[in-house]
Amino acid sequence: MKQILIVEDEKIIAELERDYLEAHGYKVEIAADGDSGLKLGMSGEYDLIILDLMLPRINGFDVCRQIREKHNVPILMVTAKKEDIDVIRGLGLGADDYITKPFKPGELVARVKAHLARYERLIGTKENKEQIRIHGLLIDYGARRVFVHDQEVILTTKEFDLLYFLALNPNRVFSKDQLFEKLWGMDALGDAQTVTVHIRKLREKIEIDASKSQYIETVWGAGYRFRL
Amino acid sequence: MKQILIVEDEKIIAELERDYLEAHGYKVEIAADGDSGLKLGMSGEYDLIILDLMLPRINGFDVCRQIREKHNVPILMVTAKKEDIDVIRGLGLGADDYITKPFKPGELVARVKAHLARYERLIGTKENKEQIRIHGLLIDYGARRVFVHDQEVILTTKEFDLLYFLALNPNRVFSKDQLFEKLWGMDALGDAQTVTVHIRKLREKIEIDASKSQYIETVWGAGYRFRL
DNA sequence: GTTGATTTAATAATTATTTAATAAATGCTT
DNA sequence: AAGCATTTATTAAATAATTATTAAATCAAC
Repeated sequence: MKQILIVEDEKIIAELERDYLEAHGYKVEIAADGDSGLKLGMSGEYDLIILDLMLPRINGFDVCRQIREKHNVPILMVTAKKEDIDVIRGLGLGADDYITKPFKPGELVARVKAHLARYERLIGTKENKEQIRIHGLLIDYGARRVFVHDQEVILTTKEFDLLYFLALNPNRVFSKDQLFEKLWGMDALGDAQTVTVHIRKLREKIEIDASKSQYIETVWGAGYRFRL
Repeated sequence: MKQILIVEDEKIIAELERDYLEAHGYKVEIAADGDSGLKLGMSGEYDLIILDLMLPRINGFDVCRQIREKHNVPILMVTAKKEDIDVIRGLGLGADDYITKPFKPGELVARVKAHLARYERLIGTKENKEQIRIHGLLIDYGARRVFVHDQEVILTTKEFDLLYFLALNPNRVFSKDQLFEKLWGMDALGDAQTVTVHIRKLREKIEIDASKSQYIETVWGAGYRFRL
């Protein structure tokens, strides 16, 4: 679940925003002044920050600039005056979007959603997809079931995790060590060789012809890649 | 220099935009309909795309969606009606920003600048560019794939590393020893002659005519250089 | 305890990399 | 401009590294 930080001194507005965002499935926290907003924002715990320009103690400009120096988190600036927008933009603070009060709550939610989507697209911290369909393959994450051309294949836990992770990041190469760390946990003790064996079994089950894999490609010297 | 594509059927507007952007140091090309806009946009040669919603042949929605499926390039949507913006946002096409006609040219430039800056912040850190495109060459780092004029060529690990490193630092000459140290590690034991052989194989694969290299130049007595 | 999943280990198969030897090209000296 | 020294290109063979496969051992769930 995505975490959002609202930095806003007007309690009524902050809570209104929070309610709307929570209704759309986000986890929200509120900071009531620039000081605490900066402190929380710098923690790096949030996926997006909504930042009011006019704040007690430290103003929105400086909060934005300082957070931006350290983190790439999307920042949405909220201003009372439309004219401010050009000024802010001109300052090049690194805010990602600007929205003027009063705004329709739906608009805020739409922008939040759009920015989170873009950020995911660019950075690749993907949220779990419920279903993935590629070519003849259907991976149902909730049910943990996999179908190849409408024919169910039974996978073990590790096989499923492996397939799901690769399919979630298609076309990207992951080394055996990366896969091992991703799926077994970084402190797991063991050999990346086990990845090889699981890939082998997985292919046996989902590939028509194991010798020329259509889904999972071997990238020699680099790792494996799910072909899109 | 950043390349911008304007997809806009109204010639007057397109040229106005172009003039302003060129005055700010951008290289601009114009596509006058959805068809050619899509084709150019899909080439991946541009750093940003300005896309009008109403277009002949293929509308802006579909152009945006299709480009977005393949590329992460920032897309700015231009609409005539302010009311459209919420509709577009709701569709989740993956556009990065929205601007309504008529707009002050300064505003367009400011947004273009802001989006390019954000994009660089997130992606274009020279240390690990996700994709490099030069002339007909596309190097996809994450997928570890290389295309020459949309034709994939299969490279080995060392060949890929070599090409990627050189392309990341175009126009700069590296001696064989420097390359060996960079790619093999400073404590690697071995001969820089192996670099020569890898360059040879790399050229064989990516150069049209191996005798007159278009990508990797030999600088006699100094080393190799990726020609920009 | 039995079953099935996972890991380890050993070996085979495949592919990449390096070495080495020779040819070709370039620059320098006279 | 010819000849020599140096650097780079080319090629093939030898070596090294990586991945695939298989079977047996270990582990975990029921």
